[in-house]
Amino acid sequence: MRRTRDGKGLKTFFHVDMDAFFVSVEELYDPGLKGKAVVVGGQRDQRGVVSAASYEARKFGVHSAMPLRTAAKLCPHAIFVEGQPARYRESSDKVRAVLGRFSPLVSMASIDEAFLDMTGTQRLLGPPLEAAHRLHEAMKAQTRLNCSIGISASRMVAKVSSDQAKPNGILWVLPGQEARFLAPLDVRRIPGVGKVTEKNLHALGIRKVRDLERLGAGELERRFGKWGLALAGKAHGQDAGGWFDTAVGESPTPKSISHEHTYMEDTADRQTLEGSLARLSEMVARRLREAELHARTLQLKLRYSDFSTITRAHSMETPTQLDTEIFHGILKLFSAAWKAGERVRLLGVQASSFEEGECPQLNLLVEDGRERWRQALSAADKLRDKYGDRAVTMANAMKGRFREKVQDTLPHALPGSGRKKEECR
DNA sequence: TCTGGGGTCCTAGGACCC
DNA sequence: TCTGGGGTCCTAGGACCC
Repeated sequence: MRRTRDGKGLKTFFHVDMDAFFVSVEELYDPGLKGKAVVVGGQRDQRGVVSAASYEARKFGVHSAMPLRTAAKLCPHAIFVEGQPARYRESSDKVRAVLGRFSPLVSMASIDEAFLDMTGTQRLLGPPLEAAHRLHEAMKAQTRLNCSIGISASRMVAKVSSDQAKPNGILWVLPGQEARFLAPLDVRRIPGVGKVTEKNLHALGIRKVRDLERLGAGELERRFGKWGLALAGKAHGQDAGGWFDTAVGESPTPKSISHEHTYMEDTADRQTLEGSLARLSEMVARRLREAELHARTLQLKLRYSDFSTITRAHSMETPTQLDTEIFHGILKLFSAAWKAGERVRLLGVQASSFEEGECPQLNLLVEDGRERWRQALSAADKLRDKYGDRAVTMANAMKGRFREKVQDTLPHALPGSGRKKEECR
């Protein structure tokens, strides 16, 4: 660890969190939204939840993750807008660029928040509070967006303090004051404590962070396992476990890639369902190719009308990034799992267990066939970039009833799809 | 209230191997 | 015939985050 001048190895982290990010970006495109109750996520009568709500809408009890229809009841005069991911990504890139001028060690924790390791920037940028003010101003000037900044020697505490600083504020928790800062807060404020854990803690009479002290690390571990132990550390401001373990500045390769779809109305129509699976498989495969990843494990997600949800996974001998192989595997899982006739609310396709490159000992014929498929699909990706996702689609996505014909040209016609274990290992 | 979509991490049981 | 213990992989489910 790099040491500061006091020699204690003390670090300084910023947690920068954009205020009402999606709403603020929408306001850039439509200034008429400013000061109004705005809900981003979809139309008022749609299935779905609130992605972001303006502060005006929050006054009526609207908050993110709330069903859109509930938000509409609480705040009938709110303006509902669809999310526009491309806009948010663009703004997020600008945010990232600003942050990069304040530290070489930046980790985007999500589209609208980041950790900065500010250790050792004092000579250049001044003391933490001064640097934070400069960052705050630069952010406003260059993105026209407000942010809140938490400062601490602990990333976890920096995150909590940026939350306390909202909206549009800066909060510095001095080294050594972490536990005192956290003590009076609700346990729910600690990252990782959600609805369920909060309820469990309440049942034990623990409402504030300071109440965790009473139980002690041993008892917390006994009741909540490994996580309980981490929780005891968090109460004192330690960066224990989870996302706080990786160094700031690293961008790890993803662990999984997935797409899912919830129907406007539940359906038990096999052709519709298989068409969706084909489309989801393509989307996942495309992202795999873009990321130059090959997945060995496929997972199907199936949610029925009553919201009961199952997942079914299968691991393959050879990792893949091909639409056809993914769709084939997913279709098998679906056929085995779906209770035919049961109405389905959601379908999802996930790829995971990524491996570097492909199995090296595939025979040349197989390799050639796969390579040709890969090239063909890359070409399709380019068409989609140009003309949109609808331009190129496996026939299945449109017409499930012609499945048999389509399959003639797909998986089993693909050289090597029936390959044996010995060819590879 | 009637519950999105994209992720990460953890737990737990069973298979399988030594 | 009854039965060890550790390690790893796989699968299913669930909590949590934004």
